[in-house]
Amino acid sequence: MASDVKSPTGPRSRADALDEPTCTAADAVLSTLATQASRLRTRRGQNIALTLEGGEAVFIVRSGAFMLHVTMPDTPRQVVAFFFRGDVLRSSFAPPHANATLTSASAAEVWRLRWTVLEGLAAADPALACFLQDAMATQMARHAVHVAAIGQFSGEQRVATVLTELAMRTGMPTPAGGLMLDMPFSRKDIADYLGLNSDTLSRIMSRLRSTGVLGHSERSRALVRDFQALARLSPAARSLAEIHRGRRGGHCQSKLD
Amino acid sequence: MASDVKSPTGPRSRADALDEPTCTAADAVLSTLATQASRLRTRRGQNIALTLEGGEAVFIVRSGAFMLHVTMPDTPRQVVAFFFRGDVLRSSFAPPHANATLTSASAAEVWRLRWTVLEGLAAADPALACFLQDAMATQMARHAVHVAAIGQFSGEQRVATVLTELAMRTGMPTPAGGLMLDMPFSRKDIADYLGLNSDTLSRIMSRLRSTGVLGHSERSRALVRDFQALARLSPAARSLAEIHRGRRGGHCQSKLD
DNA sequence: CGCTGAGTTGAGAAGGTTCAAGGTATGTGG
DNA sequence: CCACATACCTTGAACCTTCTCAACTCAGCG
Repeated sequence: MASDVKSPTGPRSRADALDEPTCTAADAVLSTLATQASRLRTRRGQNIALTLEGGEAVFIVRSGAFMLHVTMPDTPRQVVAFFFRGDVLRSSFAPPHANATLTSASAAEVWRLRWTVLEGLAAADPALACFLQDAMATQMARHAVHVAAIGQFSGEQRVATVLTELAMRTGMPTPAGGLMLDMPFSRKDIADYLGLNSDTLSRIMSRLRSTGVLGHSERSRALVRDFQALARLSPAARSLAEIHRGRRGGHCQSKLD
Repeated sequence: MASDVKSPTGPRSRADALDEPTCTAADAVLSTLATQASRLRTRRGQNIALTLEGGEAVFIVRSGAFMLHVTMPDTPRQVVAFFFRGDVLRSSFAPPHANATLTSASAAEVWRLRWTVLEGLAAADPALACFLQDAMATQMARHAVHVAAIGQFSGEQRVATVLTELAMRTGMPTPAGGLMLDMPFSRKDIADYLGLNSDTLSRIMSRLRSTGVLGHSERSRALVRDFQALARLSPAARSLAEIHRGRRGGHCQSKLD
């Protein structure tokens, strides 16, 4: 597989990065919102109301991690998505009658605006409109990966996938050549994201630890000893790498190319 | 549950329909695209290239049914979403390196534009921008329901959910008080959408037939004898009803309210 | 020091999957 | 019009993964 991964252009390659730079840098675009948005600072575990005085709101994540989860009647909850810096969420993304909740998984900051306000600003500022559309597109692509993982991957593949994703978001290299990840999400959160039982998740992670892919670490942190082995376990590793390219600096990127 | 369903406003009710009518009728908005888009007519089973001369494209479904499916290395394919009239899809919604394919499930019509063109038109026409944003929002909500179904529902609940969804899209009432659905998707398609094996799907549908929820019918068609019983089997029935409200006329709506 | 909540682990049960065989509709060519 | 081929669907039996439930560990904390 190593040689396969070397080729940056896969079969059926879709739009190249060439299409995307129409958008100017996200931070420049967003700076214009600073005066319009309320900046919410959250602590771990805090729930955020999805609507604003009963109306539609938008949330733009500035730092930290959030998750959107839903609970359909008579079923356990499902974590629909994780959100990190740059992600955008509208109230109406949450299905009605589904007991949807937006929860902060770590100390975090999110900007909130009335949707109608942001809509108006986007109408006047093409760069902002583009930023929003591209945020949607990226999230749709991540969503597709998530669905494929829940629908078709084995337990181990799912766990490897979510760890790969977190490694790309928050992984920092360690002297020993591994990666240290922040784990803002609890075992239960991750299990609910993956459609697994948390006992099963725990078993799988123990197995990964015993095969040397993961290492021991303090709570709310995880040590990936062998990122390439982890990526090899996840059928979605290359997709995720491509999706995350251009977002953060990415210490993992180089290891897949 | 019948009495529960009577109340139109659930707990934690999110933005009311009041927010949405900012958008003018979809058909009026889209009519302005008629000269810009290529109208593709497809037959059942036809694959549509996701990119347009290597660049990013948008597809707006006008009639018929489509599905987007992805296949990650070493895993079976996953149908990520079904698309019907009014749905919008960008090339970049498909994750890279995932062997993504857009397939027509029936004779259908879809409009295709270069994304940059539609982006320009939307910048000039707020109603179009609003239509696009709301299409995204609806699809995100449906996506959340789909993830919850795959992640947390039992096989029977998943099947009931997809049948409920199809009933809301394409169901026509029969003299006997049931609903006749077009089934543009094969058993395998539906199984891949639900993250089930097609053998299992077949077994579940047989069971539903033997319990009188479904009836016998010709191929590529399904007969729902008792829609309310079906909806009772799906934890997502109320969510779906709410999401679809205001889209088609919906013969099913009245039965849930 | 005992409480609490999160994580781990084992044994048995449940639900899906796999594989293989048979059935049923649709289309094709004689 | 029939015989045949094909694709799709159905069903049964054995198997396997994951879930369930319960016991246990461990860290943080009053």
